Amino acid sequence: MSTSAKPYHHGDLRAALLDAADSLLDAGGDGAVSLREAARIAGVSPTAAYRHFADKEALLAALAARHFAQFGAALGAAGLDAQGIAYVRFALARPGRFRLMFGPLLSRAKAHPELLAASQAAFDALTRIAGGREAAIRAWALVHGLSHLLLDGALADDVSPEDLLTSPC
Amino acid sequence: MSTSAKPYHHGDLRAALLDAADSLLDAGGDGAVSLREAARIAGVSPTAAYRHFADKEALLAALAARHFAQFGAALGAAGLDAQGIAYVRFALARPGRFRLMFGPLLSRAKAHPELLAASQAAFDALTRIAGGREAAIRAWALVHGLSHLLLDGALADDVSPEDLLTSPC
DNA sequence: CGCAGATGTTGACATCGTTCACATAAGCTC
DNA sequence: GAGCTTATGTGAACGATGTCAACATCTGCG
Repeated sequence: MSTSAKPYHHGDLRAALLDAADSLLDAGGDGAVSLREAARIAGVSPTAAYRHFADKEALLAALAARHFAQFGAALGAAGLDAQGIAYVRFALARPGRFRLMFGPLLSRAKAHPELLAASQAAFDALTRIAGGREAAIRAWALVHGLSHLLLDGALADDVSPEDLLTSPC
Repeated sequence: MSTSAKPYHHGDLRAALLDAADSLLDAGGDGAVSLREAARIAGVSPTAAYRHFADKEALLAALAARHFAQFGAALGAAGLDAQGIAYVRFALARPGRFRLMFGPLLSRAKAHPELLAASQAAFDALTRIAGGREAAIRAWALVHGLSHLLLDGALADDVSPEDLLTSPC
């Protein structure tokens, strides 16, 4: 058998760490991602992560970048109306990812070229599809704000994203 | 003199800790608030905080509640149009507070009656002023989303909240 | 005056991010 | 293939954090 007991080198630790961090993110939300725990899941010593990421922040940035790529692709496939709903649905289905992607880390994207590129690609796609500049930003802000408010439980439970987004503005 | 060297009891530690946490929040943003550091600033031992707050989360909840009260009052005073702009301005001027108040903590408000009451009071005021239910939510989502996007640097720097919010929708 | 409860302190533990020195594997050059 | 270089992983350690348990001190009420 090829995958025998504990080879000294992991094979693709970088991806394994990202996967581990991802599962932690989806399971425990924001602060639940720990470098050490991710390493533990990947079956590797805590410090091994530093061979692949400069920082914990770098790990998170790489993770966010990966999700931005998926996110952009998924949105691009949808029609304009459906897009807004898909946006909100994503936020509600994957709160951890959403908050990571659009949280404080995003404002530090300059320090992480990977994240910068991925996020700007997604943003460009969003604004391009929605037509005029101001209208695009307003539409985006609307779905983004709705996502956050729903996520944080600020709105009553009976509020339906579909109704809010399909009725005239 | 009355305020001589280091009385054993602080006087109003609870308020002092909140003030300290507040300064940390405004200075260093989200994760910069530490129980120990707040205690240090208040000139008190780390564990003293536990006489006034069950948890670090409880401290943050109390802080958020305090800010919700202020926030609601400030918005209530403004006119409807100015309100949206004031909302965004607040977010940009006090990112730490904004993120604390509307962040993941808010979804755990059920565990902190103080926060629950303060946030719902603010939310009620917001929805009441904006008139119809759906329209209110949409308006709120718009300013809220705009706040987040600006805060996270997702929008170009030349985007002006005023323009976005005063032009027709 | 004296006791009870509130308020602070000390010391400790587990966890975390991070660094440094070292070990091991993979791959290239001759 | 032998030997060196580089990439990758390990171990022990440091400082910081949240939190707990046991102890000290003050304040107010009888």
